[in-house]
Amino acid sequence: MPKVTEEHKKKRRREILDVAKKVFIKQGFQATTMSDIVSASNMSRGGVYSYFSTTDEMYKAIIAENDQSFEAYFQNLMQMKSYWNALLIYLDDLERSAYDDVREGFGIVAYEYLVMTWREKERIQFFKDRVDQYIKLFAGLIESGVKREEFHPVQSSEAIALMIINTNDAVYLLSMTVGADKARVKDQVKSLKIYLRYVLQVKHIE
Amino acid sequence: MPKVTEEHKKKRRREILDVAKKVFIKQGFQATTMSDIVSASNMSRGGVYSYFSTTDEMYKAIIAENDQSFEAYFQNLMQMKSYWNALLIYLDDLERSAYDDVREGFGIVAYEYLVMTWREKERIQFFKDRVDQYIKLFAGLIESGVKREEFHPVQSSEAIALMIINTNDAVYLLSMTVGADKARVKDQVKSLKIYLRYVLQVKHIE
DNA sequence: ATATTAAATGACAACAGTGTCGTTTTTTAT
DNA sequence: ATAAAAAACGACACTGTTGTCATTTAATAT
Repeated sequence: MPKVTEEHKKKRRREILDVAKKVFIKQGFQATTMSDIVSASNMSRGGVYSYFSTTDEMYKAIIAENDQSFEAYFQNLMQMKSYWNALLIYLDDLERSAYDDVREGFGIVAYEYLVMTWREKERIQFFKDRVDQYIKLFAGLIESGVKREEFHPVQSSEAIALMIINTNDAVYLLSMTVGADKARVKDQVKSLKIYLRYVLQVKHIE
Repeated sequence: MPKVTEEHKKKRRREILDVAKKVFIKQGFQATTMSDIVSASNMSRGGVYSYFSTTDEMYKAIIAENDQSFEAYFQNLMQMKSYWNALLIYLDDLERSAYDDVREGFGIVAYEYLVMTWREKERIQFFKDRVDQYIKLFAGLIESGVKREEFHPVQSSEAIALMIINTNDAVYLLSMTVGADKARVKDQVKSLKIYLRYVLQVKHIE
């Protein structure tokens, strides 16, 4: 084909990213070759290469989309009347997804990428930015709660935010590798709740 | 050379493992080829192959040694009069090593391996066993504390143990990728202390 | 000293994955 | 219809890695 609409190109790009995401999740980032994605797509080698010339580019595109949709989900949480309730719902969702669909999610791919590539200096900024972005979200929620006098934290919002993120990560990682039961997801979420209720000094609970 | 003592073979094996460990830490597990290790060693390709035929075997050997030395360290902790103090020392060590030598440690390689290989069914048992092993250590410490009426936990020892392990992991992982400061190691350790003091209901503190 | 044994060597064939590029195909404009 | 443009194709040369094996070398036994 030839001189084609922008729309068509966007669609092609989408198709490739969808295929790539599936393949990444199924067999891991590093184990995925360009050839794998070419085979899984219904395009030719050259065709795929004209959109993305490395799996790394694909990863970056997918993770950006993922982060964006997490932000949307998070904005939704922020609409709630009670920020504590928002946190509880977040924790519920975490628990549920650890049981239900961790293994179908892109999360593990993100870990794999992180753990595999942190040695390359030029990527460190990328990771730092992502950490900041996520800290900002949760710290923002906490500070909003403080303004409304729902929370009276005994630690900095950032420290608490990071604890949430870290526990989230740990729960996901372990669930994926040894299963949600063995990872004691329920217990871990409960532990985080215990910690949060204490450090946030939550008023008007539940 | 030829028909050589067991001792000599052990030494050779050691040499190879030492080299492999260095290379793994420097460039990551997956990025390390047999050829890399051959070059880094002062043996020939065939020589190395006669001891280990994959990097996977090397990894398994190294991680076993690592786990063993962690157990030794832990047994040491268990000798202390106060189990709470033992935990505090453990947390101190965690904090210190996150600042000082995370990047020289084998920990990140272990993550990489975990995250890269969990899809292979036959490895899941390996991971499960390791998790159990570590839970057992910490849960054991907690239970000893209970027997001595130092602790009066409000959660199961295993759940608490896992929270320690998870935080440990998260702190290491983040420290390595974005640095100990950005990972707010001090804060995270403090958070864990807060959590522990509450769930363990520690008596005779410090 | 010499023979025996096996440890160690390194060249090599086989394989997997990459990136390119001349060719084909299809769309749009005329 | 036809021409022009570029999207898509896929064969291919290239590179890096692996595992092997005939050969060399050195330790031990006699």
